[in-house]
Amino acid sequence: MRKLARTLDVYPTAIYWYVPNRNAILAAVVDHALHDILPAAPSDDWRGWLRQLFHRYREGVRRHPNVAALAGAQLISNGGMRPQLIDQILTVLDSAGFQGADLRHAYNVVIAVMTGFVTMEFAPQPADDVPAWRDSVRNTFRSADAETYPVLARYLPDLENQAFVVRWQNGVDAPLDDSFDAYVDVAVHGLEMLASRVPSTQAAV
Amino acid sequence: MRKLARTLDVYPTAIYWYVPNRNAILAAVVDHALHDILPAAPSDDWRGWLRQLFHRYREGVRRHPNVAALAGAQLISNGGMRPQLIDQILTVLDSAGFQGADLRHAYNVVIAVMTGFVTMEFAPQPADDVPAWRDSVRNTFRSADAETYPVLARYLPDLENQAFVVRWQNGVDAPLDDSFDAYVDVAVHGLEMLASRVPSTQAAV
DNA sequence: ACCTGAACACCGTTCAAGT
DNA sequence: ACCTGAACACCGTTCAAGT
Repeated sequence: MRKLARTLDVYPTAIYWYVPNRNAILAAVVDHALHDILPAAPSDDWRGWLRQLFHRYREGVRRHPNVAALAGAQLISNGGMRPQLIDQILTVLDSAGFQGADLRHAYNVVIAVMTGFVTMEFAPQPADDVPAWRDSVRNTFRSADAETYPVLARYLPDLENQAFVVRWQNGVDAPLDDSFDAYVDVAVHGLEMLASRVPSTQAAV
Repeated sequence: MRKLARTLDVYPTAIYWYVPNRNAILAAVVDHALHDILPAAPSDDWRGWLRQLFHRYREGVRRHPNVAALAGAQLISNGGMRPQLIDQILTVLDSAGFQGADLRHAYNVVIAVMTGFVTMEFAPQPADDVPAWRDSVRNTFRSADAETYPVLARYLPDLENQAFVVRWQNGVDAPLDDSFDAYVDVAVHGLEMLASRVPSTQAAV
């Protein structure tokens, strides 16, 4: 708040004339970062529509990386997700054949998939002493005993800074584009399987 | 730190004799919460092993919900994920046939899946004025125009407090067990598809 | 209507001083 | 070796006072 006030050239307390509290600002920030992630009107290609949604969410966060931890890990940020987004996702899943409790589950899967990878990918670094922390991460894994952790030791060169946990930068400096593509493939194929076993489709069999 | 010191009946500054800073404690907390999530020695049933991993991670977070936002959305928490966990996941994916870059992608998918749903499910509520916030969420969706958002309006009774975004409690008070099961099914089937298209298996065709 | 300015009740962390 | 105690540089938020 104080920093924001400084950039606005007012006293910190002036902000409270326009906004009830800090959380309201955070929700508005999330809303702004995600305001244009919704794909064009849902077609009958629900797989393609979901793929677009996942990629557009990632683009929104990539443009405003500080919202990652907010949108993916804080309930306040729900205020930043518009009813239209929810309605469209439900519409698309409904068109995919999901109904009742199955639709709810599919919806929860979609939201979790949408936020999951990206929240981790753009997770903020520790604020202070970044170089020391980076070295300690590198060291933990490089000094990990090759006999105790043989597979890790073998793949370490491929993983360093390109794999979750085994990295010291986040998606801003070291994006995981290809892994994200694989992730979206996994989710869409998994949802396809889920759609194929809902009652309506089973009745058609 | 000050609250922790109070429960330890020491001055806040005494803590710094044992620990370099707050982040080190947070990493240790994550480590403790997740220390026993690793399934028994990897068998050849990599699907079953991954299912267990996902469920045990959720159990760990369910027992210590405050680590959700840490483990899923902050890079410091990487220090709380043990090399053994990484090595085992890589071992299992290797046994599933993943190699090279594909193994890295599968690994990233597994970590993202493991943390994604659960981070959102146990996302902390806003600290202050919980009832006011809860009413505002409820109101946002109940007053959402049924003509503008027809599908949302229709499914709202099924969704309220049981679906991401459309809720005012987190997994501590309103767990999403069935949706999580669907999520794990989606992930495992998706990974199965991914495994079936890696080079080694294509060569066998 | 909109902002200042003082004040309150907090933070994490340092460093010298005690025992 | 381990803790106290003062101090520093921060927070978000309130409320009365100004214009």
